[in-house]
Amino acid sequence: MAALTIKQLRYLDALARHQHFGQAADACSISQPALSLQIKELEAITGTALVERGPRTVRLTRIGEDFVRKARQVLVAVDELEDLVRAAHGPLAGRFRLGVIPTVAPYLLPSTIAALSERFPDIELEVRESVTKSLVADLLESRLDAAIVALPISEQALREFALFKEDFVLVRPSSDAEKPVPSPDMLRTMRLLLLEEGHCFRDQALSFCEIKKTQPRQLMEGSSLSTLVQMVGAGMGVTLIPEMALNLETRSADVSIARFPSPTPSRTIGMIWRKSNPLADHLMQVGAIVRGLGNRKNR
Amino acid sequence: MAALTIKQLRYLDALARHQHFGQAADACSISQPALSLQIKELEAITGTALVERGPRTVRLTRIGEDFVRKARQVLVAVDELEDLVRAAHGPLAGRFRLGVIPTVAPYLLPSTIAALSERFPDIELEVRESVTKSLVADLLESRLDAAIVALPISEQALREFALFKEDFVLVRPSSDAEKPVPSPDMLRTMRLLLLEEGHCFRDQALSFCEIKKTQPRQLMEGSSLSTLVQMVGAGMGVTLIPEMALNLETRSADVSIARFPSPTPSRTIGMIWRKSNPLADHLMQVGAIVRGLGNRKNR
DNA sequence: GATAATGATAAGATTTTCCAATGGCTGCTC
DNA sequence: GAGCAGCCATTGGAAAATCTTATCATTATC
Repeated sequence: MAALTIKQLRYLDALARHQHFGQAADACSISQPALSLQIKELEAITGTALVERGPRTVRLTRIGEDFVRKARQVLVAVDELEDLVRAAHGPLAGRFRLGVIPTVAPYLLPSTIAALSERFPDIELEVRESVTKSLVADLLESRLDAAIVALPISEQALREFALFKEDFVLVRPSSDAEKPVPSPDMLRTMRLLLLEEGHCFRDQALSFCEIKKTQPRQLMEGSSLSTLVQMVGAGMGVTLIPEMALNLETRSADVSIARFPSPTPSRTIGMIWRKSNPLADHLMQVGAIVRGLGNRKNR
Repeated sequence: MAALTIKQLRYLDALARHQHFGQAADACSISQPALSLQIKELEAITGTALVERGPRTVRLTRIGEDFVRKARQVLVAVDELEDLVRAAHGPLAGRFRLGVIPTVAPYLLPSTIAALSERFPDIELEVRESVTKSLVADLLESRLDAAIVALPISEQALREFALFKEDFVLVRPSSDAEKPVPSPDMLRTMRLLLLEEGHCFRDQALSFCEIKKTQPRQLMEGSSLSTLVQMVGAGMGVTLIPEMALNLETRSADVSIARFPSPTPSRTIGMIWRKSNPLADHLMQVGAIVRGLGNRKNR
């Protein structure tokens, strides 16, 4: 009986992801028949139907689900094996996939990319912007090498590396400039503009105002901090933004900003990666660089 | 650039184990050149010398060591993937590699093999007898599916499944039959025959007598319980044996046995396997069967 | 019912992988 | 130190695997 190959597992992973033979084949840079054959071979080896070919859809069978889950563990281990070789080859080189949450990305990424490219000339940076939940999933399945998020994450398999703390500041219409800085209690009665569901910064802001998630409440929602600030400028309410976003977002808006007295709301930004990632040493170097950039911006 | 294959990792694993191309090739059932080529290919892919070809020896390089360690993680995951398929195929079938410690094996194995073969007709049993430390290492690297040892093991990655408790009994020359049963303190002054270093039963016996490992002491050592009992019969001292060994070992020896009053020395025998092993359900069935056998013998 | 989408199948070319035989190096023996 | 034995690398050719292109079969959609 023929043996399992890594290739087959990669193909199956792609198929499970795309639920489509053609697209999965594209993702693997092979022809569709090649992928079909390998999947078929895999099913022959295991003696099990892993994929359910519906008339219009491709799905995994019950066993197929379990199989893919375990197969991904194999692929993660293989990736780490390759990283181990990379790590042995001196300074960080080759593909480096970094995830960043949207409320940090625009402010930190430009300088980060520049600094990393300078420090590691042979690096091939791939940056993905997404919410924490998705980044963590990608990390765990080795589709990312590291991610920059708000700590803590509390995921057993991930290492957390704190970068810097950033305060939240209040953004309100310029007409409010002279008014006293509202307390959390007062904030709760104002029209608070927030990011849409899924952004961690949304939850952090809500938490500061001691508003429970389930509490029904009329909030305006925006998809980016930039949008929020513009909405504030248009007099639609007030919002919180992290300090780092201050310069960029409030420059061209007719708003006033106010800092909260102690206890100042804040969050800790950090970098995370799989504990088992053999690139750990290099990742800490990257972290140290980003930490330097963050502290400068945050001042 | 070509990609890593599972085959290459298996070959490298074998090479690391045998430190010899020819023998490793044999172990993989391929010719020596085939293995040489794959190793060479692996080194080309990684761009690193993994193996150090000495004049008379084959060794791994520093990176090679790390690489093999990680590679074995991959192979374990692959094995578990295959087990997952097995588990889905109904009752336990195919190769089942069971390790047993030497102080349990002769008394439990015959009935166990019979019972398992009857319950799982398609099973291909492979039994290995070795000391706990070696069994645990084999389990962790997926060279065993399960092992029967004395609990606890306290290894993070292993699941422990208690089977039964067995008391220790004293074996002494038949001329001592009428003497009172010695206390641990008294035992310490007698010539105690023990298994050689490495057997867990040795440590358990020493522990009962409250003899510290480092304590210099003249002990006779035997390589099997059978030998120990024969030595007792020859008047060379006394020994402890687990209850299960009683019938078999004392039948043909001129010795008397004595049971200890409470607190009776004892140990718990259990089955262990990797927590991540997908065969868990089947393994628990196996455990339940062995438990039944053990309790019957132990009575 | 024609059409477009999708996966399976077929045929042929290419690449990979293997074995058997052989070569070259090293240390050992007499 | 010549011969020998052990061991890994190399070579050549055959067998197997894998891929691509082209084509077919099925089915939902209009």
